[in-house]
Amino acid sequence: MNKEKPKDIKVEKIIDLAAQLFRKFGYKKTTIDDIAMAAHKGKSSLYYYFKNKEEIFKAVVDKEANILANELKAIIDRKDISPQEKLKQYVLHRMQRIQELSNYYDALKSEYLSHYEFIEQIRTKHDETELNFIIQILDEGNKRNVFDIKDIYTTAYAVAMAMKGLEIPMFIKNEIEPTEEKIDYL
Amino acid sequence: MNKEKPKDIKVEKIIDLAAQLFRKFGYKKTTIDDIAMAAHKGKSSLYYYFKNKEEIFKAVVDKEANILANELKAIIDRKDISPQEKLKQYVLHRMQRIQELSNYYDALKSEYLSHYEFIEQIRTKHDETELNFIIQILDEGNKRNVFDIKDIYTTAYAVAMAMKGLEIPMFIKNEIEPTEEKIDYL
DNA sequence: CTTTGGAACGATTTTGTATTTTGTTCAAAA
DNA sequence: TTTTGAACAAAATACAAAATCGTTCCAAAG
Repeated sequence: MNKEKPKDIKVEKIIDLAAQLFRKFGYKKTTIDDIAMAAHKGKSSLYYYFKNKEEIFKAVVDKEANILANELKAIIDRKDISPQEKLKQYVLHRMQRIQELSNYYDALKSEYLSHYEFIEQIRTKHDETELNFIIQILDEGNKRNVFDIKDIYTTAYAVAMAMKGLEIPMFIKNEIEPTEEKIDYL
Repeated sequence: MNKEKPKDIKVEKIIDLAAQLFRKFGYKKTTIDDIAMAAHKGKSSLYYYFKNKEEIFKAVVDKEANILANELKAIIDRKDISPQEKLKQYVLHRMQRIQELSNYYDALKSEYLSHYEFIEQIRTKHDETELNFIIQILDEGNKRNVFDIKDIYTTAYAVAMAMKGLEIPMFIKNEIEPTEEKIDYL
């Protein structure tokens, strides 16, 4: 199990290369040829590894989603900070990182990609994961008696909503301070 | 002061006609000719009342914005309900009505119109007005000792953010119930 | 048996160009 | 003061030709 197959390594390489290109040019402007050339292959060779272009993009987004999920899970698992601080760190980290992982971010937001069905799946899964993360934090806070929240699910929903609302002004200004204050009040 | 000038009446008529057309076809697909014909005029006649097409649209959006602002102000001024109920009614009414006033709504949301500078002005003014309304409600709640909010401004900001976050799922599903629950918790 | 890439195909996109529509101005009429 | 038709530049549209792109197929290289 600890020996990666050479094929998997190549696949990872292609995904990373593709990620760079998608980041620079977006989904549509990035051609199979571009990715193939970056990988020093003929474009038809890519079809040995991936079913089609969509699958490549899906792999890229999946990878970024996992990176973010792992980072956020690391915050949740920390034993050295209070649930308040944890919630704050969670939101802060999510807000910063999600814009750096731009392929994932585009998949969630882009008007243009919204026709594709797999984008909707990603969005749904993202919302679900996020909700669960927040619920976990709130739950821990309740058990430690630092929070007193009657309906955890609804509150988590509210926090998730507030984060979505935050994304818009975040794009324009670079103010993260209001975020910090806001979290302190919840 | 109570006698409207005939010119103003005509202008109002044109605005209402234009509003209908913009609602049906959108800003781009609605031509000056369309509006002029609806008003039984030659298209060059419109330039006697308005500087250009943008000004007509601006007038339409301004009117809808005022309608909404007045309705929301009416809620705020009610003496028969608690601040909690007021906040709830405010959010509910805003969410429902803003989609019916589709020209205003489009002006705030549309990707396509976002190049125009006057759209940005409308957006800014809208956010400001909204923030002030919420602050008013929270302030009243504080004075009546039904709320205990330390930093009213930040909390109002959070509520406004949450509303923006709500707009997205509102488009897809027709669930307003989570909203109601959410407000109860704040 | 795994991996590669050249050739070919249909579909979509792009490009260049001719044509029409649209926003706006203006002088004159009502 | 209000309305309009004529005129015009800029923008949108239409359409055919050419290029690009995603994908398949298959032979061949390793």
